[in-house]
Amino acid sequence: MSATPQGTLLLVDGLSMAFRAFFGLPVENFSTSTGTPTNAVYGFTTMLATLMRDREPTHVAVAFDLPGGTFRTERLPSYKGTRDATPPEFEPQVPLIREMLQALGVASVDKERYEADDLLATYARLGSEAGLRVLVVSGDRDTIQLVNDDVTLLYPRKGVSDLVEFTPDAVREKYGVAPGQYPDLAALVGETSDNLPGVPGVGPKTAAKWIGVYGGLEEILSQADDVPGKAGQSLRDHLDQVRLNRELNHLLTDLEVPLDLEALSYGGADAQAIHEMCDALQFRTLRDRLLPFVVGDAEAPAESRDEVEVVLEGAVDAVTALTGAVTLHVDGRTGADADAWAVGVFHGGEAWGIDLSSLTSAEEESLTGWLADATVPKTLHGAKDAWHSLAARGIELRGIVGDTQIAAFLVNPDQRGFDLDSVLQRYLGAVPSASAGGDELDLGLSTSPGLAAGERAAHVAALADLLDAEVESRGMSDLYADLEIPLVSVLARMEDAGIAVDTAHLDSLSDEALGRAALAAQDAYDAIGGDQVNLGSPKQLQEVLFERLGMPKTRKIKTGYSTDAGSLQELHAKRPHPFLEALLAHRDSTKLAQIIKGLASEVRADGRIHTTFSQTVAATGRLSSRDPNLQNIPIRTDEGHRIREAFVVGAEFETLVTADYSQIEMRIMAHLSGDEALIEAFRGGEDLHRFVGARVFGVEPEDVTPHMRSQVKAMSYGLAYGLSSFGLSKQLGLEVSQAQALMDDYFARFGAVRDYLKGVVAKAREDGYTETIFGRRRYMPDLSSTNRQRREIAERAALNAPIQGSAADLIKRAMLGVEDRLRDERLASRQVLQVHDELVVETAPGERDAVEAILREEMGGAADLAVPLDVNVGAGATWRAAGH
DNA sequence: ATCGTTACGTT
DNA sequence: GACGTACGTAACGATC
Repeated sequence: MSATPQGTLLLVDGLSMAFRAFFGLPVENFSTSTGTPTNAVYGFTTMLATLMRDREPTHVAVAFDLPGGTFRTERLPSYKGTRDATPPEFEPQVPLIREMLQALGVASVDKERYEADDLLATYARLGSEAGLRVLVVSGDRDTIQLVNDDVTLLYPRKGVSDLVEFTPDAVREKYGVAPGQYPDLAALVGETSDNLPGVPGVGPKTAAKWIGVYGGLEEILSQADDVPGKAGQSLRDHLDQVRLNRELNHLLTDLEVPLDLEALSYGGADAQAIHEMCDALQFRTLRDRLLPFVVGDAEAPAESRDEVEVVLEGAVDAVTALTGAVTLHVDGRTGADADAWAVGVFHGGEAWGIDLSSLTSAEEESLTGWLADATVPKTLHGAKDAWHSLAARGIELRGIVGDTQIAAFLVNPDQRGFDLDSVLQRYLGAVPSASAGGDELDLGLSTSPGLAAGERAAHVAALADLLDAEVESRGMSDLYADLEIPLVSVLARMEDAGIAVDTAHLDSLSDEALGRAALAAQDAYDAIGGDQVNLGSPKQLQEVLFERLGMPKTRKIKTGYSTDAGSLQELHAKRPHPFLEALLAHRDSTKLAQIIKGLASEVRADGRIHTTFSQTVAATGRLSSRDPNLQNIPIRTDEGHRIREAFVVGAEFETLVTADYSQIEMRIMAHLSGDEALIEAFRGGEDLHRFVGARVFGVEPEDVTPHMRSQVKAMSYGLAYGLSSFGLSKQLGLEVSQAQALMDDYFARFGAVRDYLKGVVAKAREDGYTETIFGRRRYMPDLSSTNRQRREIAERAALNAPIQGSAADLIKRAMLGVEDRLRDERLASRQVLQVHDELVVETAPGERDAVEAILREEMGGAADLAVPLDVNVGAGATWRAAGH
């Protein structure tokens, strides 16, 4: 035994452990939304991360078998011949595991014609010779022979989390032989998984006894004639087999290795790669378990790593310094941060942390002046949040010129996790942060709010330097500086304003919906003779529908068969049943009741709902709305309309005005495709769907029936989403061939649209990203995925992103224009909502006409396209009334 | 308490 | 076998 190990070498049999993980975790519980199975990747990575955390190896390698034969199959073609073909869900996970290893910074090794075990055996020898403690992780029993005082085998007992530790003593206890003699024993007993038969009638007990008596396999074979009993005869009949077994189960310890031991030395993980992998594989909890392996100096962009020393001064001193030093240097970068307790500023290599609770009024005035000074440029991370925190103290935040959260989003909008710590991790490597204190609630005991804010401000400044360059290199500087950044303040004011709610109306709607839900539930129970089912449980519904009622099976889902509205309607057409009707009615009513309850719970003390708009969620560039989501308030049904009656104009204001773009996405498609026929339709101001219907069906516009019009409408909208003939047929209730014919006719008339849609995907595949009219990019690596389903999903997204994204850019430009006009014309009216193609403004008394004009002009003039931008405007006391 | 799944509202 | 983008919310039920 080596006296003092210099470190630990962790050696893993990649495929063997991946297989254990695959069979240990149900594949149906582990796959991405696009259907890529991930159970083996997940289980394997979890196991490795746990081992690395607990054993803290200095050197790590994972060895893989390569496809194709080895010297063993050359010797004996049937070697391992009985193994079942690998399940199709397993194979694609192997390259993912190797990618994950690369992200983790773990060496993965392989060698043609040799098995992973031979590499493990060789590295185990090299490791122990170098004085390392060696841990071998494998589910292959052949590796037992590697165990000695320096080498321990971790063998999976069940799954991959339960590993049993084989030391020499443990091997002796379990098999009755020393580790070095295990191959002798295995040769006699045979190994079914390797398709190596043993001596019939000889099991581990007999084999171990013989090894004990004779000393080893060589001795047993040379004295075979003396071995007594029936087993002895059996041995004599199978001597050749035993010799072959022993030859094959010997692991080679003298391979020429692909990487020398030094190269296995562990240097930490790559933060960005970890994020990319976890994003791609949709791992949530695993991400946090992997990030600890990222070390500060691993692969971080060079220029960003200037050491930043945070100097915390007393609050009073800090403010004094702030008003002097910082305002004089407005040309350089100023990082800032603010929350409810503190303000942090970083400028010219120095950071200030200011605890707001300890300011004198004079100091607060000085600080407020600095924050509100629009000529002092400030960069924050999540500036809108800071704006709200300060606004709550009556402080206005102006001069926002950068937001590293938004910059990071623009650089790669498909990522998730744009909180400061995540973005710091991603772009600057691991950064110890005062705010990253682990799971415990930060009580501000270990660090002052000021210190944390100052530190964050410094980090933001460093991040901004890096991200500005990234944004610039992607051609999005204008989009960033002139659109997204100014929008921050607009959104902040909209959120601050909120929208007034008629809570009494909401309550009465809720009572109605709950009443209808109860009636429908009763109908449902009557229809099946009892209430032994929770109508809100898809699982229980499946039992009722497909087992108790023996209904025909619907669309297959993970947990059985779907009970969604579409499936239930199809079912009802095939096999009418009162339960189905009652269930659908119940769903409808409970959904409405749920929406109403959700809204009511969000009404604040001012009688208004203040949603939060996010600029960094929707990858296409749309805004998203949450707490509550005011962008999915029902509208299609009469009940939906009545919910919109609950959104009302506030006291002191006169009316709600809503303005929406008409067919914005079709217009953008006309512009982007340059299709003359489509452009002509929009320029002529005709009814679009009637015009298109006339062309597609070859009739005069006045002869387009409502049916034809609705078919064409569905198709037009579907095109921008990558709708297939199958999807169209399903939606229109046609045969696939009829739907296909409809699409063919469409493209015959609007050929440039087809060429554009095709071209946009081809270009995106080539460039790696899609682009909107205003240069917003979305990266689409999956366009060249070898997985068809994944690729096709990416193709539809690529088709849609420039259209949806350009529409998003347009309305954002319009919002900036509207805000400027309202300010410049000294109007008290204010924007309150945005719903993708619609703006809602609450108008002050006497301003309605001016506001309507502003909305028409700013929305209609948001861009100069090949087609006009039509805007519909309405006004009323409620959102519903305004929408008419 | 947390997570995945299903379902469903909008554009 | 799948087959229309982009989201946010809620309930259920399994799992910790």
